[in-house]
Amino acid sequence: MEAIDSIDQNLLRLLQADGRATYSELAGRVGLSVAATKRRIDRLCAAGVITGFTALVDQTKLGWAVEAFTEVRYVGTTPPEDMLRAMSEIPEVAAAYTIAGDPDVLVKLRARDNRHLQNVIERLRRGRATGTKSMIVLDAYRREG
Amino acid sequence: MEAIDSIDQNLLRLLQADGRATYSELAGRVGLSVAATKRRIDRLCAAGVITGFTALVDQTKLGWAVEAFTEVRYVGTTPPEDMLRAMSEIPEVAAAYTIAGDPDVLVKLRARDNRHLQNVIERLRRGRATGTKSMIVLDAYRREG
DNA sequence: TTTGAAACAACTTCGTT
DNA sequence: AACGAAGTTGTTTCAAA
Repeated sequence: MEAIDSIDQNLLRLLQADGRATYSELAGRVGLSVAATKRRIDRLCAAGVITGFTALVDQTKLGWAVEAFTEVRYVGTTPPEDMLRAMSEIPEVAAAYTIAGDPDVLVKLRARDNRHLQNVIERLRRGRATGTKSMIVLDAYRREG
Repeated sequence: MEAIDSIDQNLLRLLQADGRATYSELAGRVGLSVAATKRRIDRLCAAGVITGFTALVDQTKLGWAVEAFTEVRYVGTTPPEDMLRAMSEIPEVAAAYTIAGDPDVLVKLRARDNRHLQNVIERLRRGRATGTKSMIVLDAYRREG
């Protein structure tokens, strides 16, 4: 993979701030032609530096008001891949992270309300999980989005 | 705010999957004209359902290899807003969540390496924090991106 | 609210430097 | 690697239904 110079870093920053910015707008900001700008962005995508583009959606406005993190502990023999696979099969799981140490997995959840959250946590605990500890989010700061 | 129908939900899903999809492509997929499609998306943005568009960047490819979550506890009199503000001032903080119960804040961190992470955690602990517990991410599943 | 058409803007490719 | 030009495609607005 090619080295990432300051122009590339600028493009990444601009595209993180506005993923639908036009090539001509980006070109103007980084001081290159439209063609050169597109070439660099195509390269960043091909190299896997940019993994995609997405719309940021306010889940609260869609009626999913509850956000929570749950720590999950598993029986000692469970392979980490199995933990993540089990979590990925639960639709309310927004993300899951295997952890060095204790707990084994940290799961980010989205639910409509507390009753729904309780139901999700029940499903998390099925299988080889030995215990959970949940933290309900009251407020959040997010660097992007 | 207007009700969100199944066409809107489809548009949200399509834009989350590809934030740079063209209006004509989206129009074809939802079975509306380009003009009607644009109108709906403009409305979703204006209503705050769509809060923005962003490029998903693989931080590992930029040399930020370490991801961690840190639980932070504060002295009892600290207002939650102050906790989030303090966290937001640390560039390596990707997100911070105030929590009901114990701990007070859960912080998502990005660092170049373990030495850098240690330095970040030192900075987290300054101010009114009374204690931290860090969890280094080994592997992750993310529903989008 | 949707449509179709028209004017405008942006994208993408290609030959050149 | 970048540029500029040319052909293609997409965006945005507007009158009509």
